[in-house]
Amino acid sequence: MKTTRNTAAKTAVLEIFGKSKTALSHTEIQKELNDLCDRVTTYRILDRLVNDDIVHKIVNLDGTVKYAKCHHHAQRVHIHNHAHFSCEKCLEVTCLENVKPSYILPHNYKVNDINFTLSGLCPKCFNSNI
Amino acid sequence: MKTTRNTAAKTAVLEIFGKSKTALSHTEIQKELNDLCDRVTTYRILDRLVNDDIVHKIVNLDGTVKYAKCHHHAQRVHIHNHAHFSCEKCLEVTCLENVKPSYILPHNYKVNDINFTLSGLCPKCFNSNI
DNA sequence: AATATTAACGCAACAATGTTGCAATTGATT
DNA sequence: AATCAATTGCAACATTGTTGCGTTAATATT
Repeated sequence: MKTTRNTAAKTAVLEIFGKSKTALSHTEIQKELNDLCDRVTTYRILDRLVNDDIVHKIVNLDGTVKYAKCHHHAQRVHIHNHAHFSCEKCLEVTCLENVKPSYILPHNYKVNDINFTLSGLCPKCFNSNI
Repeated sequence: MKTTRNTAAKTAVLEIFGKSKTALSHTEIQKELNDLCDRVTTYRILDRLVNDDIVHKIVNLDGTVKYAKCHHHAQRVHIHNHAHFSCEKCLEVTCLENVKPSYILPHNYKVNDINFTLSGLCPKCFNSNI
């Protein structure tokens, strides 16, 4: 059985996620880490966190990838079916944990994963835009 | 006013889209073109087609980008709110034009674009998997 | 506390994807 | 046919992510 270790870098990454209210890209995390570790290491840490269901990966409409901490540890079936909102102005990506899409699929499709990302103006930018 | 021109490369790209039932990546299109034009040109053609609402861009869960022809020319409000299905086995991405997600959003969010992609097994692979 | 095991790391090198500037080409208009 | 500017090719670059391998260090074992 493969055991997972707590390293300085991993701890630092988790701390960054803890502080952040928005999803973060690899580059943002790397910057925040102030090059505490190599960028390859950061990639590998993120991979592990995703694999361990501690963090989930969000692919934006523009193709950029961000990561956010999971807030549903107790769930059995682990599927990230909540919506994500990507603001075109401030470029922040946030989880909308309570927004879940409902849809009707034709027969014989088996869904394993979902990406539901909305793009537009977040409340902050929406209001400052009036 | 900027006018758009019909070039050999653009015509060829449109022909490829016409023949294909699935969404295509830049690389796939380039291969299909048999290097009729430079890959940069293909990128620019795709950009223009997306801008002219002739083609829409689909970002997959794994971050790969594909393009598909639009089938709703008559619509006024042009938003690609239908689902896309990405098969984990055959790697094909298809439009599910009739599958549209319904969801309830908190106030003060303005949605301009949607990415709703489902990943799993398509009917073809689902059946051959039994 | 010392040692062993191996997960995790750093570094270098590579690969894929996408972008930009600029001179040359070519489609459309007059 | 001449003109205008949209489009192209090419070279160069940027970003993002991956891989191999020798080294380091976290955890378990003695």
